[in-house]
Amino acid sequence: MPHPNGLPPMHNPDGTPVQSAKRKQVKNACTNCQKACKKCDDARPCPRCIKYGIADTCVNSVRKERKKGIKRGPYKRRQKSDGEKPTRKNTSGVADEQYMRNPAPMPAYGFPIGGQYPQPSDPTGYPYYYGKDQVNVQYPAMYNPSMYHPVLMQGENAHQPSHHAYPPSALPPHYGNMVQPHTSSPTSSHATPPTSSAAHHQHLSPEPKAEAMTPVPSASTSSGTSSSPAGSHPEEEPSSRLAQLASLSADALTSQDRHPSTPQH
DNA sequence: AATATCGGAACATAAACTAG
DNA sequence: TAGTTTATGTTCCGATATTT
Repeated sequence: MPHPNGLPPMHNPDGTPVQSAKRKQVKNACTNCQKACKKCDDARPCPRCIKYGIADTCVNSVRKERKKGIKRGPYKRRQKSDGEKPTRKNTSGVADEQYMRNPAPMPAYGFPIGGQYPQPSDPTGYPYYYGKDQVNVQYPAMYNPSMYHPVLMQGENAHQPSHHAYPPSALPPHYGNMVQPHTSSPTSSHATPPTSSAAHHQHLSPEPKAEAMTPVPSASTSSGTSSSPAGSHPEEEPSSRLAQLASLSADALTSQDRHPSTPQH
């Protein structure tokens, strides 16, 4: 199947799918895609944001700096098999795979990376396959289609250092409070400070209902002890948890008896 | 049917480590 | 000090839930 846009075919001539390259990630997803856990693009605004009409809030997410000074134990050396030449980045399986990869990045779909593929002739828009979806990308005025790499946009959104650049009000309603970098979700059950992975699955979610829920005690007190009865931690004594649970249930029942009209959630 | 949510695997790479 | 190893942080697939 020839790729739309005249890109390399996604299938071999015999119909078998082209040996799928490893999943290629963009270096920096935009905040919107990041929060939605969806595929992004190097272009700004990215096709997904364009599709959803939130191009004006499509900005690179801010990456955390990696921790330094963490000591490690001694490394175990991998024994090399005979025929194997110890080339750079070749001894770990992961690296091996990585560096065996087709050096010319070939997008599985969509946007040509690095300018090696023909350009869409129409500078104002062209069909773009984003995952399974075809997106007819119309470039907004601020977007220069000749740029393949992250574009620093001029104006307010330029290098939005973090949290102030795009108020949620700039978003369509269905995005709710989606773009609120730094507002740690009150519902987050992560009492620990967000490591990236933790932060990741906080998902800084656009979910408005999240806002309505009971906040969890501040993460800064974290190191593992929450005072919330509901915030039972795995390390908490199981029997005491049971006791708490029983007592809570009893309370709930009795209070329901006393106030039968009180709506229960 | 379209869109949103989110768990978790895959990916990327900086930093610690080590052999030469 | 170049190359290797590993840990940390990010991206986004794909299953599921929710909304329209």
